[in-house]
Amino acid sequence: MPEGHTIHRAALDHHRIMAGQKLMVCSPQGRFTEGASRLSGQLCNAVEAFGKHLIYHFNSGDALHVHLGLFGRIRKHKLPLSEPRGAVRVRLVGNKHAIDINGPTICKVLCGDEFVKLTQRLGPDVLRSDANPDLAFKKISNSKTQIGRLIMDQSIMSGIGNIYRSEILWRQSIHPETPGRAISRQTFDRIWEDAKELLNIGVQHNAIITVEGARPSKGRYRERVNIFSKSTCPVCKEPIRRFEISGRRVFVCEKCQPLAY
DNA sequence: TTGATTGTTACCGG
DNA sequence: TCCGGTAACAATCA
Repeated sequence: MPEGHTIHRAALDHHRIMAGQKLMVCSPQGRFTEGASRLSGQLCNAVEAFGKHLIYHFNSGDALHVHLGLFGRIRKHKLPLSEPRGAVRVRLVGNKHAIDINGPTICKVLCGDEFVKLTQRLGPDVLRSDANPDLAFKKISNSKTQIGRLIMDQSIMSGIGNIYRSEILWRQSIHPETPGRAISRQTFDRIWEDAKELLNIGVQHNAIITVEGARPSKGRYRERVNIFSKSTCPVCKEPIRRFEISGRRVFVCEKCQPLAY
């Protein structure tokens, strides 16, 4: 579920419904205890996303840091409250809506200092207007690591997940095993711009759409992606090679994305 | 019931 | 210091 677009969409939505509200924070299963009581009754100033990290800011200077990990989910409910479904770790209650956070990897109250540290260890986020892509290019062009690994490394650039990785590199005809130092500035800019465009489409439609003109409402995501989890290339019809980087699936068309450097 | 999964972190060895 | 591998952890769905 969560790549950068999911979190940015949630941030926009939650900011709209929660900012300026006094939040009641509760942990239905008692599993979220660390600092939670401190947030109850505080005023929510703003909600924002940094890559896949979601931050709720409070007027006290505290922040709630949420990361969904691989399995986490966000559910929004209209009041009156329904019974929490599944493993809800924290529930944020406004005056018209409530937000349930299910199964996050991280769900923690940060003080100002810790929040700054978090933003400092993350690379520039393709979805943020304040992002500086130069920082990402600098690291990539100095690394011999494969580009397929680098663009998903959140400390180098943030927002891209496993599906967008294969899709962006295919769209830009770049082999995932190309070393970072062989990526020109021009090629990097194509990756950055395509990521930005695709993730923005994702925010708009709440779906991963990498096929030109594909409609979000029609069918499942398999029809909206080009090569992720596919067996043949939609352009040249050659078989797609599947391999792994750090235990995550990568898909490449060796004909459309020749390894050349 | 089993297995797969849009992720991160810590730790270790080369 | 950098880089790659491994394990641990998480909840839901097909």
